[in-house]
Amino acid sequence: MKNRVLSVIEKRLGKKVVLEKPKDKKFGHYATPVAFSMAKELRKPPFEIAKELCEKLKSEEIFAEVEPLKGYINFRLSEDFLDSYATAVLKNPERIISPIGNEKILLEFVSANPTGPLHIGHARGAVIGDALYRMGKALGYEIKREYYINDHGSQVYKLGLSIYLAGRESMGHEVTWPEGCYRGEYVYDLARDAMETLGRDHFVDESSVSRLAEWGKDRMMELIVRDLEKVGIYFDSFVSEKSLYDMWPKVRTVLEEREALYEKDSKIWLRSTRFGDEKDRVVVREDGRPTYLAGDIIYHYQKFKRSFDRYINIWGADHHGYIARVKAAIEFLGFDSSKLEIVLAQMVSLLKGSEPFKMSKRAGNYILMSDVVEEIGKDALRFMFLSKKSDTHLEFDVETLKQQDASNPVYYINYAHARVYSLFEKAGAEFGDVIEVELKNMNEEAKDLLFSALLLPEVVEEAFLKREANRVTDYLKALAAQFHRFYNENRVLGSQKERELMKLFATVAVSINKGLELLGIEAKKRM
RNA sequence: GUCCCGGUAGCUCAGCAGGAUAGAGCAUCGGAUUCCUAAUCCGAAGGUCGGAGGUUCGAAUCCUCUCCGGGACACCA
Repeated sequence: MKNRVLSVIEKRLGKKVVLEKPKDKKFGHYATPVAFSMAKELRKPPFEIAKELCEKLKSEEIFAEVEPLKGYINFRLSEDFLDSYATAVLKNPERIISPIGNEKILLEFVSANPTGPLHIGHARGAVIGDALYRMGKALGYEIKREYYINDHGSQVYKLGLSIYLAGRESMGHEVTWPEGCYRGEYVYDLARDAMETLGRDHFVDESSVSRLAEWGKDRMMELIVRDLEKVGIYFDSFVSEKSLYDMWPKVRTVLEEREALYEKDSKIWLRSTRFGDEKDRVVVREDGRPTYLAGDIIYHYQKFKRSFDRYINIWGADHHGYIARVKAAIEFLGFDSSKLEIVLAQMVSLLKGSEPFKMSKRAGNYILMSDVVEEIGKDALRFMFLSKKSDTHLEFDVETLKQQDASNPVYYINYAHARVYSLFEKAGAEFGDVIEVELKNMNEEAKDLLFSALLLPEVVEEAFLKREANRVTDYLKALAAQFHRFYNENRVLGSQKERELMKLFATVAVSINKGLELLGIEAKKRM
């Protein structure tokens, strides 16, 4: 809708224009401050320019009003124009969002280590990634979701060791836990499970730790996948770090050809400083074992070989120092590192009561995503994370999350949606029945509400391009509020404008429904 | 020390490719229901936009400095 309005204005004025939403609705649907920027070159006061421009634009039939005010030009869209959009929305709810994207995107997210269940911090990245996927897909992008499994390094061995020790301990043996072991309860569960499925003979001596590690890792992945499914998150592909190392000789040759590597202190270093990293990084240790970075280099080589137009990685903010070296590696490999975009998901601080507590996966002192889902439901969980920008710290109180009352915006939005459905039910009608109703002589509030309901596509577009799903949650909250107010002030059933208002409401409901769907949240038809 | 994120109402946060009187939710206080769900709505109160300079017609928004909070600075993944 915005693009349409913009093109009409630009065509008429013959110049590029910034179109914005006025801060206050009373100014109109859209506004442009273009007169300010023209003031200098024309050496005339903005309000005079605005006045002249208005005269040029008034004849456009998509506008009901074009008014100059203090240099701004304010536009009010015509009822016919809005109505035509409402009709289109109701005719084809599935295609509200028109495709604008033509890129192929590889979206990598979650990628949590398979050494423990997902905690609330992982959940944030998971939910953000999934929402991006849903929005991008609706906008016509071809997006693949990928999970990178860190199944190679020492942490997997430590998982095996932890299972072994937990088993020994529960058998009554005295054990000493080395630094860095996993001590969460799930380790004891795994040990018990291992005894049953693999046999107690795996707990005699440490020779079976590797076996336990392999087994435990697979178990954890199964659990992680199940947890994600419960929140409605799926992947198109999983890439195992371990499987990548076959390619290391080849990737290493590529790097060597480009003089990306050098040897020092009997280690192999990546010359990442050439592309802006603070220091060069070790990729192969003294004993010949590649570092984690080597794995990531191969992974990104393999990613870029698959020729996507863009790569989006969602990482925890603690990885931000890692960006420079990975981008450097990509450059060395001969690819364009600007195609790689990193979305950082900042830490989540949880409060319980008023006590802050830190999460640590390794210590086993953390909140499980699955527990939170069980308490507040996936929809509330998703909304919580999506309603804040990903790159800022998020703080919330677990106690608040447990409450299922009006303070939960998901309920508020759903309630608006449900009200529309209950109204249609009462009228014995369906959305399809009001498509052809013509909207005429509606009051200003109705037209404004309709306008708001039609904004979804441009909100989603901006949310996706800026990677800020919170624009959609904010929009839905505002739309719901506007609807509730209107609902309170206007009686629908039995009124002269019953059919018109029903069409308006249906459009609002479709917008809410679609908006929630893009966030992975189910719109309720009944509370 | 270097880098990243943040500092806006009592709390949690929007707004920041400069633009109209700085917004929302929660919490607080006061009101609204013979009528489509009051799980709602209306109203009140609440602000030196961390601080100081600068840029200009105009700064919460851009630049510099500075203070405060969180995080990252592995041959761990």
